[in-house]
Formats: sequence, C-alpha cells, structure tokens
Amino acid sequence: MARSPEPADAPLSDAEQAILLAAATCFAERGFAATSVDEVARRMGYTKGRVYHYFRSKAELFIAAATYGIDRLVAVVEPEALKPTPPAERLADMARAHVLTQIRDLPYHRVMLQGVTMVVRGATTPDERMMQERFVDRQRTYETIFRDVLEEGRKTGAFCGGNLSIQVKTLLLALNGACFWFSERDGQTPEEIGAIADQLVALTLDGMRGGGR
Amino acid sequence: MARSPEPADAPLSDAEQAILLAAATCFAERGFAATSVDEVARRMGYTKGRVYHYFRSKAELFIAAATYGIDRLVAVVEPEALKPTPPAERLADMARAHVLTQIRDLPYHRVMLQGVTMVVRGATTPDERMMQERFVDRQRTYETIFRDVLEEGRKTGAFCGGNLSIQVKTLLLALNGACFWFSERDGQTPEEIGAIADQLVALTLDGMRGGGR
DNA sequence: TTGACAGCATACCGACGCGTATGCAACCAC
DNA sequence: GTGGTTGCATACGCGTCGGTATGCTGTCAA
Repeated sequence: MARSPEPADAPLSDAEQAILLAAATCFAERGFAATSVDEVARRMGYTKGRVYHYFRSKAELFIAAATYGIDRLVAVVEPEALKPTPPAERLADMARAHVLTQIRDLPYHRVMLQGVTMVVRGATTPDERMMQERFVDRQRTYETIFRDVLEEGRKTGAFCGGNLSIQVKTLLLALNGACFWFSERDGQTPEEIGAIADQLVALTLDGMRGGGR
Repeated sequence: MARSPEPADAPLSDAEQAILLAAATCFAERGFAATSVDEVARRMGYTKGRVYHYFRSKAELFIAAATYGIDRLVAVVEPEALKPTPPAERLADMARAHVLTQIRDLPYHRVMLQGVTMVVRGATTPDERMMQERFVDRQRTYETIFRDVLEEGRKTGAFCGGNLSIQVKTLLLALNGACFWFSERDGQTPEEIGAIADQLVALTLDGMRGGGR
C-alpha cells in the first residue's frame, strides 16, 4: 500500500528501504537541490516511476531520509541518557553512541544535517509540512537530551558554565564531525572506528569540562 | 574592464563588490544549486545581464565569494600565527581572530564552508578550474597554519596527542560553529560578540589540551 | 561630429527536471 | 475467465534556469 496517507510509522518495505538509501546517498553527495529524482532511481537501476510509486515527492523522500537518521540517533542515545551514572560519564557514553551510530549510517546523517539548516523551504504540501514538523520536533528533542545532561552536570561542577545554548551547539557540531570529514579511507575495521570515536569524544568532552583559559 | 581573463587579484570595483555580497548572501541562504542568478540580481534591483557583465558564470561567482571568505581569514589569522608566543596562547589568539572575522562577514564564510564540501563538481571551464584550485589551495594552506601550531604545542606538552588530522578537523569545525548557528538575535554589540567568541574559543581549546577521559 | 567602448537591459534559446498520465503485465478474488 | 488491484515502465507537459545575442545609452578621445 504505497502512497498511503501517512501511517507515519509504518514499517518500510524492501523497495522503500532501497530507495531511501539511494536517495540518502545522492542527497548526501550533491545536496537536495542538485539531486534529481531520476538520478536517485538510476543509482539502483530503477526508474523514476518506481520512485514516485512509493514516495509522493522529492521533498518527502528527503524528509524521510533525514527523519530516518535522527530516529536512529534517538533510539541509540536516549537509553544511554536514562542510565543513572554521573553526568560526565553519561555524556561520554551518549557521545560515543552518537558517533558510532553516525559512522555506521553516514548518508542518512549527512542528509539529516542538511535538513537542520534547510528548515525546509520548499515543503509546500500539507503532508510535507507535517513530516517536516515531525522531523524538526525530533531534532529539538534530541538536542534537549544533551542539554539536560549538561545542565545536570553543571550543578555537580562536572561541566563549565557560560551560555548553555552555545555549549550544546558546539558539542553536537563537534560530535557530528564525522559527517563532514569521515571517508572510508579513514579506517574500516571496528577497532579503527572505535579509536576515532574515542578521540572525537575525548576532544569534545574536555571542552565541556574545562574552566576556560 | 570586466570579464578580463583572470587578473586573479585585481581589486574589485564597487559593482563587483555589491554583486559578490548579494551572491554570497543568496548562496549562504539557499545553497549553490538552489540559487538562481536572477535571484542574486534581483536582490539588489540589478538585472541578470548586469551580473553576467562582471562574472562569466554562476560557478565563478560562487568560487569568488568562497575565495573572498578564506582570504579574509588568512589575512587576519596568519599574522597571529607568526607571533613568537607560546603555542597555547598563540592558538587561542588565532582562534579568537578566526571567530571574530567569521562573524563579521558571515555570508562569505558560509559559502566558503559549502565550497569545502562541494569540491566543485560543475567547474567545467578552464577558468573555473583554475579559480577552484586556487581556492582549495588556500583552504589547505589555512588548515596547515593551525596544524603547525598544534604540532609545535604537542612537543611542549601543551596539547594532547592522538590523530593529528582529526584534531585539526575537530578544532576548525568547532570554531566554524558560528556559520551554523549564529543569528543576529544572538547578540549585536561588540561586547556580546566578543563574549561569544571567548566562550567558543575556550570550549574548543580545552578539548585540545586535555588528556582524554 | 564621430567613432569606439563601457555598462548595462531585454529577449530569447536550449536543457533539465519535477510531477503526472497512461499503459501494461502479473497476480489475486470469485 | 473476468474484473480489480499491485507494481511498475514510458512518455510527456510545463515551468525554471543558465547562458547568450542583441541593442540601447552615456562617455570620452580624436
């Protein structure tokens, strides 16, 4: 039952999964505007008709890919945030989970980052608006998860003060680093990736602790 | 003498300056692909003909804006890098200069960041290729300035070890934060902007120092 | 006065790309 | 077997956009 009027969380069929991955890869490589639906289709030897059979518009495809990315992050990081460990340790676990998840499914997360900056001009239909709002909502929720841990850690003296918004933004931006500079050559084995994640987490979290210069 | 065959560093006329700023603003807001030359022109009440009188192609416009951004950074940060202060202090001064410069001319630097990821597919003509290579070169040079300071500081124990490339990338990404999240509402007075820069520098540089978790 | 040239405006061409309409084969239900 | 539905492929309409061709106006030198 493709093109249904938004069951919102219906599980994706194989065809939908494949199309979504191809779309995410294209969007990640070229950006939303520079990617044509024909190109997404051709990447798998599909045709445009087939894509439009499952997704109603290019914008819907994009938002679906971005949402898929943020959903993965929430699914993995939120459990870490609920553990009763000290804030500093908890934040480290969250950060590590974030980075590892992101490297595993880079295309989706690169699309997700585009989605944040786009705040979707060009979501014209009501459906698209709805999907977009759901995405933005998820995004805010995710940011709040980190913000809460930082706030809690400030009370115990684990983290430094200053403008909290800037701190959260800086933290997340640095943690998203892999989306900008990671390439397959940087390391393939799980150990190498683990080491990269560890370093990234260490670099980022020390900034949250310190008392400034 | 518009449309000259690349004097490369000829000073820009007033008209060229105005067009470049309008282009940078549009590119920063919508991205390269989603921005039309007509739109750039209309932003100042100009016409497309006027734009094409001074710039040979949309790609040339884009690269010019991106190059303008990186040139400003090099001009301001390189002098700081040459001072004979201890690496940690020097890096802090460089970082602060970087952030302040960036906030002053945000559109150009947002375009610059796009340029890094794009590595310009679509630079087809030889001229565009030349301009693009010059831009990439500048970009690499700029990264090297920071890399050198980090390397020097590692010897004196001022900075922590680990993969140097990742450290540089993380440093610069975090310092570029303003390009992602700064909006005019975040503060207008020089004092407010100075405070933001200070916090950003502190957050970022503490990560370079620490010994990990 | 008269060319020549800078500095534009306007009209237009060709290509591309989104979305849709249509067709068609396979697979059910009955 | 026959009507309906799913799952596509193909073709096209139509808007948009990059780039060019052309022409007009003011300026300045000879």
